[in-house]
Amino acid sequence: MSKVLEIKNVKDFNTDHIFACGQCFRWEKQNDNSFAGVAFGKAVNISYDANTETLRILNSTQKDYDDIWEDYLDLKRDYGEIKKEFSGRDKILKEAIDYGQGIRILKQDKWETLISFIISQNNHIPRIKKCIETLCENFGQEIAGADGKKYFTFPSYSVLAELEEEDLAVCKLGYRSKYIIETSRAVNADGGKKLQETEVNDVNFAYEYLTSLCGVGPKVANCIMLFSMAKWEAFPVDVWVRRVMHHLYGIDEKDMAGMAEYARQNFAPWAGLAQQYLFYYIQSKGIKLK
DNA sequence: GCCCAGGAGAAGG
DNA sequence: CCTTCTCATGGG
Repeated sequence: MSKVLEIKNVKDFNTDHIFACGQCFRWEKQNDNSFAGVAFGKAVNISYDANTETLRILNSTQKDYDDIWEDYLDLKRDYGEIKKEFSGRDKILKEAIDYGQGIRILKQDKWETLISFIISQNNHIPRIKKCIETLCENFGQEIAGADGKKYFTFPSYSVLAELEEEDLAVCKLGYRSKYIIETSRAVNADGGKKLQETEVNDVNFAYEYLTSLCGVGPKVANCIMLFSMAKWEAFPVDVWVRRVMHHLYGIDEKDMAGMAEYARQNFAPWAGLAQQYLFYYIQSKGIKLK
């Protein structure tokens, strides 16, 4: 009953790199090596065969591919050209690219990305995933996946805006519960209009709006712009990127502005992608540079 | 027990 | 403007 869509001639693609590089939190690797997850209200399994350069999406339709997955997986972009340019410019980046060659920057739902990265602050990735899953199970809608398992959509801002802080206690969000309630109410107040507009406006407009929301600072705002709006000028600086920029690029550990400036000058116009190669490289190797 | 995590807000200087 | 403190939680 579940359809399998096959997309041929897909290059620079690796599901482990894409779904485990810290940009998304709702994809889980299955026994058959596919990744199961939910995005834009659809539960699918995604797998990739490098030998035949074939992408397979289980439980999807051609219409969903056209409407959702092609943009979500950023399949229209030629990463090969960018990687070639980067590798010629920068030896450190070249090594990071060799390690995470199949990374692609997803174009995720703005609202889900906003809340997910509020949850991410001062938190570990496995626990972030658990918090988000619990949030979806409690306040999202149940949908069917390809494997008969239960999946849940990400809860809408109109639903979360109606909650009180104690309703979120089940999610173990700590002090972040307050941020989520306040931000949900702020977004719900104008029906998500401004959040929607951030995508078509420049980085300054998006940054100003996002950081006006409770629980959104410079780092989270940059993650939202990069992972849900394809604003690749964004260069999120977290503790891992700080370590990279300090120990591998020699920038003062506290000089966040200097790190952003270095990225602008040396990684443009794809600073966000460079950041993701570096993050995945340093983080998944477990290198503690400090 | 201690330290840390894809940080941000508040308080104090 | 800057720096430091505090904020829950669970895994290592």
